[in-house]
Amino acid sequence: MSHQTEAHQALLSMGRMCLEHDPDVFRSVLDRVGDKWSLILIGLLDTGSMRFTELLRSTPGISRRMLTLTLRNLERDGIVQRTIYPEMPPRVEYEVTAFGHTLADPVLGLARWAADNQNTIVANRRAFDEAAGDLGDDLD
Amino acid sequence: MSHQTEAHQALLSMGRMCLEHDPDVFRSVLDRVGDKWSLILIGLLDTGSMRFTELLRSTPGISRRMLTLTLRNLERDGIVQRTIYPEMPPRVEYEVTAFGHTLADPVLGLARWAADNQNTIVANRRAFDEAAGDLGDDLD
DNA sequence: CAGCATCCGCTATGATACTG
DNA sequence: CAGTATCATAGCGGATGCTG
Repeated sequence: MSHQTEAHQALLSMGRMCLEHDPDVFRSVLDRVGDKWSLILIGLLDTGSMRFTELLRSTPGISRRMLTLTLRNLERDGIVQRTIYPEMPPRVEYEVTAFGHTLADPVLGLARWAADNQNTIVANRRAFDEAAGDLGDDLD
Repeated sequence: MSHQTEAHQALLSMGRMCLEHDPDVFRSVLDRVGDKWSLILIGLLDTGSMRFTELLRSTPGISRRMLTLTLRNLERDGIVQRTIYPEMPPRVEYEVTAFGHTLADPVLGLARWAADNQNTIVANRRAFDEAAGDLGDDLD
């Protein structure tokens, strides 16, 4: 138990982290970066500030509603900053805060893992499904 | 703009990763580690193999249904391995695979960030909500 | 013990239309 | 342009009871 890697040692505490810290807060933080759009938006905004419609165009599939909600949640958590320029037509700029930027590294690690391993996962899933099919669908 | 950290540079590509890689696969991978129980179960199982009921007891709030489903998904992705011992009463052991273990580091980073910053997040949220309250509830 | 089947409610997300 | 309001829906997740 004393010669584990540091990463492993730290990971040991992950189960505990999930359980011993305020579980609700912990979950809500994970939910934030785990939801459907936050990760992409953080990645996009980390390259520089962007406007609402710009984000809308840069995020295929997102609706205005979800863009608004996700941005609001990110702002509420202090991860992005929203700046309104009272002009006509109105202009609103979004950017990642310094605090939000500290989230970049961990999020990047996960995103990279996902990108690096998506082929393996697809293969694993196919293998699993075929094995299940062999057992379940004996005929016909 | 030219003296960004490496992490930042790498992060620049995250937006692209999300958009240019197979978006469905990318999302499904993120959904896996982002769902309600996977992270906790991976953390728990990474400390060693465990049985079904053991996991059930160690994961407050989870239902048998969700434990089964989450474990199945994790198994399908090749992240955990399920071993059945045909005894009486039946015994089933779950453990993290080598592949699943590679997920430990990135997941750890995120978990640690969440643990380290949950106080900040709570404070940010409160500040945001109060500010919103000041604006929205002028009177009454 | 280790699951699976069923029912069911809630929340996340989407579509659409309207506003300052 | 940058949202808000409303409605509809799909899937997640919980409760419960049954089975090998």
